[in-house]
Amino acid sequence: MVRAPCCEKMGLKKGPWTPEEDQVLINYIKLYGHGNWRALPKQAGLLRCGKSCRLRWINYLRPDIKRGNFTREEEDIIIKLHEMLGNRWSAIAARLPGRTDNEIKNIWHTHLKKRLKKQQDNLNKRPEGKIISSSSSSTDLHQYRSVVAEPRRSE
DNA sequence: AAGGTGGACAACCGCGGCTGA
DNA sequence: CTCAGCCGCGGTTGTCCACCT
Repeated sequence: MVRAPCCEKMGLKKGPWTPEEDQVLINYIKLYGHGNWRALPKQAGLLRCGKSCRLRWINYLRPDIKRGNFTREEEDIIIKLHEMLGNRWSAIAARLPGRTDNEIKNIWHTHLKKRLKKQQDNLNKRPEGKIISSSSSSTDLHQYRSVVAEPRRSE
């Protein structure tokens, strides 16, 4: 299957979004929603490809996005979810309201990976350290499962 | 004070699944 | 049943900024 490149090199813009572009996208989606990402930029008058618009909206402009630092609790949830789901960032994001897969992925690659490594190093240093599964207590697991149990994909 | 380095985050690329014709 | 197009996802890259030497 041969696929046309996303931004068919038709003079479409790439790179960082300007506040003006953001505003155009927000206004358009407020008015008409985002039925068809591919058609959206044309209709909204944006020189971007649909993919780029979608990404910008999902990761940055959506009104329900919780911006700012991750709490320790959120980080723990991410670590546990990652243990179970692996690199299924969107699945993890679905369980953390207001957080995006991109954001979670970034956080993972920047500090959680290091934090985990540190924890495991500490575990390994302990003599007779029983390495169960690098997971935490059963109550934690229980709590976590209740979180995992309800995916919320409805957009 | 200037240059180097690493962290944080936004954005892009390409693949694969899903769906409708 | 097959094919083409769209969407979503995960991996990766680029850029900016803060901190360190």
